[in-house]
Amino acid sequence: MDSVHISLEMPKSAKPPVRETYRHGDLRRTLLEAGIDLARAGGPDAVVLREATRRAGVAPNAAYRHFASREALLQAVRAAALSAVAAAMEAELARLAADLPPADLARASVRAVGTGYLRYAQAEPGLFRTAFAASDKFLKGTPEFPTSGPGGLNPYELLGAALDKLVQAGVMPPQRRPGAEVLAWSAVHGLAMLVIDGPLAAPVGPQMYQVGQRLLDMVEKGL
Amino acid sequence: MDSVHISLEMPKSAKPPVRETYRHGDLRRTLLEAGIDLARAGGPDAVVLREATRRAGVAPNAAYRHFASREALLQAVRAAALSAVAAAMEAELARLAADLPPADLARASVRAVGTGYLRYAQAEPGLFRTAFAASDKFLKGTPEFPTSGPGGLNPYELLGAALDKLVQAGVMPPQRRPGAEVLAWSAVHGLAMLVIDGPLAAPVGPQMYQVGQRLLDMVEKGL
DNA sequence: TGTACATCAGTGAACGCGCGTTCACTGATGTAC
DNA sequence: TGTACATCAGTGAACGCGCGTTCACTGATGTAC
Repeated sequence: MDSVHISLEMPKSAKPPVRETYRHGDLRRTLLEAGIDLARAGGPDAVVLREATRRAGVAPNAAYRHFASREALLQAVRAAALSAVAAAMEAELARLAADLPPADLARASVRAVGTGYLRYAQAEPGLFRTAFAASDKFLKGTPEFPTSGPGGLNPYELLGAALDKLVQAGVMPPQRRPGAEVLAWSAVHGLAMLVIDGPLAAPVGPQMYQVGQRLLDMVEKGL
Repeated sequence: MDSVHISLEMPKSAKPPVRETYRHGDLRRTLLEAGIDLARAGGPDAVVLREATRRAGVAPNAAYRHFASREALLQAVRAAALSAVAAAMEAELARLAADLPPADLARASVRAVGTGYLRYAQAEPGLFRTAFAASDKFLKGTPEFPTSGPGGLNPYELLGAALDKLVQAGVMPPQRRPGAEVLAWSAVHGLAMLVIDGPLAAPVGPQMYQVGQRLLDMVEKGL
């Protein structure tokens, strides 16, 4: 009997929702992080207010002190996910040798942005899907919940900056520049979506990196 | 009072769920079509067993005579959507002039497949999202619910056939052929996803066709 | 330094909703004799 | 041609679930005097 009782309580015990103070401290942050965990595990639909409050060890309605609705929490989670995508891109950019000839550096920058995108999609498929879910019509964040990475640019802006370099280095004719974001983004986004949880998961997933590089070859040649 | 009562009953009256016979006739088909309508309007999540039975004018549990679960109905809807994508591709292929030189015809075939894909995505975003939803790991249909179009090939096979032509016509070196589906598919899929309901809906949606053609230029050059 | 009080972050209980699914049933249909 | 009966497509009622959200509340905190 006792052991049954214990085992029933155990699963929740990793982060015990017991609180000694009446006030929580930083419920806003805690709820956001719970939301991020939920999205990580199950994508946007898994971001559920009640579950977030449960994890925070707080009554369900306490969330309404900090978020106007479930949708507001979801938007905050989205912003965090977009910011993480930007960070992944920046990490790839940071690996580039700064002393490359401008043309090579420009090309490598575009690849780095794409590679960061794909890496993040594979490393965090749930958050990736949350960031770019069907109903996500805006990449813009808010002062409180920014979508930018450490460098201050969001993923779209990072891609744009890399493409600008391509023009500045004389690799891409200026008249091709407008709208180039859309083409490059489409290619990597499609691969990410098809691979992380779609019909190409099984056949392509394991070689995601190689296929991604080949895709980026295509983009580079085709742009 | 009366008018309130009437107005409350009105919304459902378009297709009255009244049935004069005890047996339905073809409930399987009717449920599938209701499911398709639901997916059309709201994507995969909108495919709800109870709503489908409601529209068929039948008790909720009657669905279980024909589908083992909600998931089974959803799979059938998916298959129908994939079949419609294939049909859209075939329609584009059918518009090609058959007397083109082989190389031109091959190139045009790949474009036609991509154009059909993008057209369908724009015309039926809900069904498109259902066909390629996150958890759709298989494009294969069943004898009862095929994913192929009138010509007998499913969308993936149609793309493969078009790429084969490219090799046969000497436009693409054979060693580039393996895996080419993934690259081409990724590009159009990404554009479709970003445009139909995502962050590019507003800026790009209206010029979907032109952007699509430019994307296909990129793919053609880059492959 | 101490006290009164406004502020506001949490609680507790409940609401209505819609879902997928199961149970025991009933009525129509088609087939065997 | 008529009847008994098996088959099976539907019904009716109910289940347990989990959700978002609202209400009136209570307890802790910080500030003004």
